[in-house]
Order: sequence, then structure tokens, then C-alpha cells
Amino acid sequence: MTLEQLRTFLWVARLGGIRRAALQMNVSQPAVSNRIALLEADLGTPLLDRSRKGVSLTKQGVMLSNHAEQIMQSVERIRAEVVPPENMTALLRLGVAETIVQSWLPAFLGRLRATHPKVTFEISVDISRNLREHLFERTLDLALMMGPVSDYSVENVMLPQFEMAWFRPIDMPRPDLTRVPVISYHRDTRPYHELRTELQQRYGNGIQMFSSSSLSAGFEMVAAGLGVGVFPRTLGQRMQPGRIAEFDPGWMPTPLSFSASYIGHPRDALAAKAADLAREVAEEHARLRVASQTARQAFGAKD
Amino acid sequence: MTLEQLRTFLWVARLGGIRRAALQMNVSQPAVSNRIALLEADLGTPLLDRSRKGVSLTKQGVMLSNHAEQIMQSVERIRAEVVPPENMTALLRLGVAETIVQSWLPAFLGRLRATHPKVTFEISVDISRNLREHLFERTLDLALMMGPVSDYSVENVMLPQFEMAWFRPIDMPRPDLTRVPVISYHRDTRPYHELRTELQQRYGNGIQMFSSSSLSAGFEMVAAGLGVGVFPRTLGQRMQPGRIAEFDPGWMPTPLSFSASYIGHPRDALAAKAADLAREVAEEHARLRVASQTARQAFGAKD
DNA sequence: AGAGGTTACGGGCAGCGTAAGGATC
DNA sequence: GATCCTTACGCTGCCCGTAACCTCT
Repeated sequence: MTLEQLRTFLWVARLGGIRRAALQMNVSQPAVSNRIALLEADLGTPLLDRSRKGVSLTKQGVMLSNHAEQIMQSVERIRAEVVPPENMTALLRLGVAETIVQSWLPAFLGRLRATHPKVTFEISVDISRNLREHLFERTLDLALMMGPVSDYSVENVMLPQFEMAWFRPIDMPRPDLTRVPVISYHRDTRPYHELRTELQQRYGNGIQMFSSSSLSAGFEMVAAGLGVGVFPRTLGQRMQPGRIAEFDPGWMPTPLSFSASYIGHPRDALAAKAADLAREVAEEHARLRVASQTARQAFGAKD
Repeated sequence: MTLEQLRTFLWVARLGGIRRAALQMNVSQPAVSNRIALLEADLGTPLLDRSRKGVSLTKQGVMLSNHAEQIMQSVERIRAEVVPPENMTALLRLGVAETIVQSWLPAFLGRLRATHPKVTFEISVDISRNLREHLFERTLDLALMMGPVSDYSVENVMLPQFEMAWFRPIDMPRPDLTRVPVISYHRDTRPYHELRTELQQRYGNGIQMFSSSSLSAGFEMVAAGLGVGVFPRTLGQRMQPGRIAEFDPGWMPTPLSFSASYIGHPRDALAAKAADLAREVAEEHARLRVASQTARQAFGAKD
């Protein structure tokens, strides 16, 4: 019996197929077949029922999987507790929503890199819907996205919310929402849809909306006078300083709720640690923003 | 990280030396060295402190050993619960006191062989003192011996006691203990010493004792008229039928207490199972003996 | 026919034992 | 110098991937 055999067996059990496990583990399908065969020979009992399409566990297979899960949990704990963070060598496939990229992602990566210098990153920026999908496909280890993901298999660490604000071009003092386009997030995102619903309720169907999958492009459009924007307040403070200004049409969209989400089963200790660090950094960032915002408001009042 | 590395690490930790672990595991000493080195490289942290004679665990080593113990416990449970007994292939090094050999060992081996046909035995018959020693040296997996062994590392399953009885040659109606030798167990056993002390207290130093490391030889000596014997009652009933008889000099030695003892750490599931089976068989055997003895007494009374 | 699993087979490399080389008492 | 561990170095054998084969729907 080897850990590799047990790990392989668990993937076969979880995914319900040798083929799928092989794909997941980046090895050939016969290799997986062989590992299972060796494990069965070692234990002297069949573990898989190969009668139907794919495979299912035998009674012994079920018992084994329980104990094997325990073992893998202990292994994870070893990797998390015994290995000093600065010697952790791993790959963290990180999915990030653009709002995060534009706010505290650099700070987060810096901190993570400082404590875990040997961990390599693979960062993909995408809309939360796709990130969630990749998380389920297990092609992402951790997603910093609009959340939480309400699925039993996913662990969510809640992050500070982002308050939304209206932005106008600096030379458009009193925008009329029924006449200028409203620019916001990508069409397939939740804030876009909430905004659209709200706008329709308030102003009817005449509202024109532009969506941008790039936040900086969205801000650029506002700055260029193409329309008004609905974006997180903290982003507006630095994306186009001097070219845009906040305004208040009388109502605000609901704040954006974010989470650091990762698959809980099998648990990835690094992802869990990184998620906690993300919360830490994000909360610091939120405090700083509030402080600087207060300062700015104070300054603005004087101005 | 492999199970073999963890298992090796635990032996090194337990025995406090790479050399000792290698000896225990029947591999070369550099092989153990290398396994530890690989494990340390994998975890990116030293696990052993090699400054002094032998080795001691670092802080990380202690943490690892806790988790590794957990893992090995799970592995043991797999071997015990998932593997069907009839497919268990293992070596059970069994140490047996001769009293057991002469009473229920055959029945025990038969039952064990029936439930665990693929387990091979290595049986050594010796006096309990030596069996205990070999248990500590880990050259025995299970000892059926006079017990219990009062050491924190040893698990004891208590077995039925053996009542002692006095035996005389059939043609020596009223033996005089001050004039005929008393024959019993080997000189280095507890019953021999208890008997000797008791005899000295009752009859003074004039008593002559013969000891035999072989029970059948002891009985043979009694049958041949060399002296009287003190042996378990149930054995006398069949060792020399017709040539010896019980008699009562007015007092009886204390019964012999037996146990099935095995090392509890690391736990050997097969040894534990076998110990339970031993208790079962021994208790059945005791019940049968009592029954046949009652029958015989009834017959004797009629005779 | 195609999806999913097993068997067959050559090749690479992980890990073993032997033997020699430090370090520490 | 004795004891204990590490390093060096061939060699074996395990396990992988490729390819062909089997077996269901």
C-alpha cells in the first residue's frame, strides 16, 4: 500500500471512473488501472465494481475510502503544519475577479510571496461566473470572486464588501440617466443584472447600458465622456483621478459581496491559508480606504 | 512523501537511531538514512537532530510523528477491517509457554488457521521470562505466556487460569514430601520459585526439587517413580493416564495466571485479533475441561 | 462505433545494498 | 578508535506510457 495508491483510489471513487481520475491526476489511464489493481491485490479484495459504465465502490471500497480520507487529511495537515511556509513549494492556481485585481490583489500577492516565496502562482482574471465553473472543474485552487459559492463542496471565506458609487465625467455636472448610457460590469455578472433590473424599475426600458469586461476600460469610457459609471467607490478614487467625479442620482446599488472560495474536499491547505491571508489583506485595505476616504472628504469639505 | 518514509521515520523516532531502525526493518542503514533524507527534502525542513549520539527529533519532527502515528493507525485499521481475514497474508511470530502448548494451542492454531488461512506462523516455545524479553525486542508479535506483562507498551488479554495439582506415581500411595523429590517447572519460572518458597516455609530446607523445562519430561519423571509433581490439573489428566494419580498433601499452589500479550505501539491488528481468539479458545477449553472433570469425578465416586 | 477498462511490453529512474568517507565522543 | 551517520556508485526491479485488445451499451 502506498499513499499514491490511496490518493488514486480516492480520485477514482470521487470521480466515479478510472479514466476521469487519470485525467485529473495527469497520468495515463492504464497507470491508474494498475495502481488500483495493485491496491486490490495488496488488500486481497476487490474495491471497484466494474460491471456498469464507469465504476462504483464495493463494500470494502467504501470502508477503504473512509480510512483513506482520514489518511489524506493527516497528510494535508503535515504539509500545512510541519512544512515551514517559506519552504512550501507548490502551485497555486488563482482565479481573480477584476475588482480585486484593481484593488488589493497586488498587496495580497506581495504578502503571499513574502511568506511563501517558493510557491508559484498561475493567475487568471475572469468574471466570477467562469471562475466558479473552473473551481468546480478543479482547474482553479482558489477564487477571489463575487461570492459566496453556495455548494456543499466549496469553502467560502467572506471578504469585505465593496460599496458602489456613481461616477460621471468631470465636465458633466448633472447627468440625466435617461439620456446618457450607464456603464458597468460585464453583461454576465451579477452587479450588471441587478443594476439593469433596478434601472428598468426606476426609469423604464429606455435606459441604455454599456458593459465592459475591463474595469479600467469602463472607467476610461466614463472619463472620455461616453456615459456615467457604476463601480466600486474605492476604485474610482484612483482609476481616473481628476477626470471623473462621484455623483448621487438619489439611490445606490447594493454593495458587492466577495469571497475567497476553494474546494473543501479534498482540502487544500495552501488554498485555505491563502484565503485567510486574502481576508486579512482585504480588511486592511478596506480600513485604509475608509481612512483615506475620510481624509479626502475632510479635505473636500474644506475645498 | 510515501508511507514507507513515514513508517521508517516513526521507527527512527521510536528507537532513537537510524541504525536501530534499519535493524528493526531489515534494510541497510543507508537505506533508512536515505528515506529520512528524502522525507526531509520533501517537507523542506530537518526532522532529526544529529548533533549527539544517535538522533533526536526536531520540533517539526515531533509534529510529524504525531500525524504519522495517526496515519499508521488508519493503515492498521484498513488492514484489519477492509481486508477479509481469509485473504490476510502476514507472518505471526508466536511465542508460547509450554503449558499452553500442552493444552489448547492446537485448538487455537486450528481456529486461527481456519479464519486466516494465508497467515503463516513462526512458533517458539520457551519459558515466559524469555518470551517477555523477545516481545520487548520485537522478535515476537504475540506471546501466550504467564502474565500479564506490566509494562505500558504491552497489551494483555487475560486468559483462564490453570489450577495446580499434585501428582504421584500410581504405585506410591502416600508420598512423603520430605523424602521424595518434587518435580515442577523450569528453574527460571515463577511457579517454580513460588513452589520452592512455599516448600521451604512448610518443610524446611531439606526438600529436594527437580525442575524440567519440558512438561512431558516432568510427567514422565513422575510416572517413572522419580518423585511427585506439581503441574496444572488439566494436563495430568491426559499426559500419563493410568501411570500417575492426584493426591492431596494438604495444600495447593496458587493457580497459574496466563495472558495473551502483544506490543500495543505500534499496534498489530493481527496480533490483537489472535489474542482475542486465544482467549475465546482458552475459555472454551476451560469449560470443556471442567465438564469432563466433573464427569470423571462422578465416575470416580461411583468407582 | 465509441466509451471505458484491461493486458502486453519496452524503457527510465527510484531506491536498494556494498563500500568508503566524515564527525563526534 | 569506536560508534553512528552520510556519501558514492553500480544495479535491480517497479511503474510509467504506448499500443493493442476486450466488453459493454
